[in-house]
Amino acid sequence: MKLWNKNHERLFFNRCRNFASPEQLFNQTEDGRFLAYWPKSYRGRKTTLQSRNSLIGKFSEKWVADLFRHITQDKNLFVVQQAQIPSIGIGYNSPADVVIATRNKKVLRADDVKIIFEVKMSIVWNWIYDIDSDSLTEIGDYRTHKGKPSFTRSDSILKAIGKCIDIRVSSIDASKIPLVVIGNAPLSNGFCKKADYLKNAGIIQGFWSLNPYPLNHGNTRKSSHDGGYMRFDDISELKDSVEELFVNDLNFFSGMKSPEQLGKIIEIADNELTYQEKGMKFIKLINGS
DNA sequence: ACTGTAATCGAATCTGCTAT
DNA sequence: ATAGCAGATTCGATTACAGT
Repeated sequence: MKLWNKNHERLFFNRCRNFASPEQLFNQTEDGRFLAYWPKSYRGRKTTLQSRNSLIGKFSEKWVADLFRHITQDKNLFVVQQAQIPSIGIGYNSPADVVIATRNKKVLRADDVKIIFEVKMSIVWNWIYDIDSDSLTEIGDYRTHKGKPSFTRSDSILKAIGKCIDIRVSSIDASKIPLVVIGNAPLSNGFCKKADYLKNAGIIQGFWSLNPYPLNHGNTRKSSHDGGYMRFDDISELKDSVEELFVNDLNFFSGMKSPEQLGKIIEIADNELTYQEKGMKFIKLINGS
């Protein structure tokens, strides 16, 4: 098994062609070409393609689930997609993308859950689709087109952070569950320090990119200073990191605060209005300021 | 009182643009 | 470069309503 690469994107489009039209999967240029993204140089008429969003969302989520299933196959653990964990505020209308749990159920108790993954992946390369020959050709990495992939988008990251904060402040039961955000692109410069901060504060255990070679030529960052962001180059690296989290999760907050202190902090942070404000308050309090 | 259909709503998916 | 807004589409659940 391989981590995310061009073949997966090819597979995604080929799969979808069984039931979706080219118009649903690609942007159509004025001169009739079907492109995955608008090239930076394109000056013609444009619309914002929406019909592909949930398709790639589902595809990548399933891909991530299968990947972790493969990693955890020899253990007594299950990978569950769209899991509900009512006790920590993850209900049926906003389930967790992918979790690893000790029971193979859609509805889980907090104790059952070993880790929660928030998946944020999209098409990284640009592709041209030829309708006559039904063939795909890659025409550039994300530097050549307008669409920024997952981890390079600030609001995508902010939303992931928001969801994680929401879980953290929802219940004391959530404090032992590691949260990891999964993507397939490098984390933007500005967020590396924040990712480290979030990791050190114990809120989010990592932003993990499962795309070893996101650029056609040139290097991307392997990890942020404290490992809040990491790029994985093969499956065994990923396996190691997951296992490390499993070993460490027992005393996750132990060195920081007692349950009573933590409860107070959560209560105070929850009084803030927005996710971002809740998050900032939480971070401030947990660091004793 | 029940059934079936339609409209509505909330949340989620990702991409494009713009103000700062 | 970052934050924030707006947008199309989908899914499922809820609500509303009409017709037995």
